[in-house]
Amino acid sequence: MKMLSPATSAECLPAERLAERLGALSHRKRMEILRYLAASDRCCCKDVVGRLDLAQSTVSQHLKVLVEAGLVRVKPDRQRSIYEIDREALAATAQGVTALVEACCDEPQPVGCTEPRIREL
Amino acid sequence: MKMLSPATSAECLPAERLAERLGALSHRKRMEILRYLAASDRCCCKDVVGRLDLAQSTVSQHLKVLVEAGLVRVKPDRQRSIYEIDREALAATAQGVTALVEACCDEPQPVGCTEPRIREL
DNA sequence: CATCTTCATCGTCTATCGACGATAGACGAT
DNA sequence: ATCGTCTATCGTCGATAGACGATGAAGATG
Repeated sequence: MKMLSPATSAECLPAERLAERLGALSHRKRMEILRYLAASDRCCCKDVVGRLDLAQSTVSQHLKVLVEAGLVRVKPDRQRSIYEIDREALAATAQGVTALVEACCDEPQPVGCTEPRIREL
Repeated sequence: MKMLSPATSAECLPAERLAERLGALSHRKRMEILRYLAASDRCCCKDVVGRLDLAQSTVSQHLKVLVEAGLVRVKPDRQRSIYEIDREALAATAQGVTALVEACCDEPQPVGCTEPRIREL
């Protein structure tokens, strides 16, 4: 479904979505899973279980988090589930963080504490 | 292929630390706080409370999370606490995410599911 | 059919988050 | 000294995260 793809997909990342993705990224095991998916390009849950010292159900949960955050795609194949990293989404996330950081760095105006203006995120 | 420049402070961000910072970033209110701190350069807790629809104790907690993550500095001043955004740390965090993403994108080797190698994060 | 494999889901447990109000400490002002 | 302000912390609460084992569904395979 190609609903919308206006140029860079990074800029259409609402703050809420970015927060969700960062939440998905902010876990050591999920980072490892991502790297493994990146190295393997695509693989199934069982493969991931073998690498991490975690129960299968736990890995399944972590994968679900990553999928719901949009960082990983999943496609059923036979009795398996093939997980594939979404590099675009990952790049968009990095871009989102960079944009947030730049927004924070590009506003060095020495505004006092009483300044009543804060830009909506 | 060591393309990394050891001069960047981003590289000395261990995965655990990066995860912590992303966790700190993965909250809508804390994003707003960061942006407000960026716009105000430095301000106190009370100022932040006025902007967000949160209790003072809650804001104090969020600020604590940001400080512990190293994204914000705090300095006591009289009866106040002056909070100041750490742009370097913020930049390092963005760099860390970018590095993670690039690591995931720069490994497009079509390794099969059975490949027994996964690089340590 | 019977069995094995793979996976998602359910239930459970503990720990932590995120919010609040209340409170105490530190300080300035009166 | 007393009051008001600002802040951090405590205690509490419901919700969620993160882990596990058990179970069942869906396909293989025998």
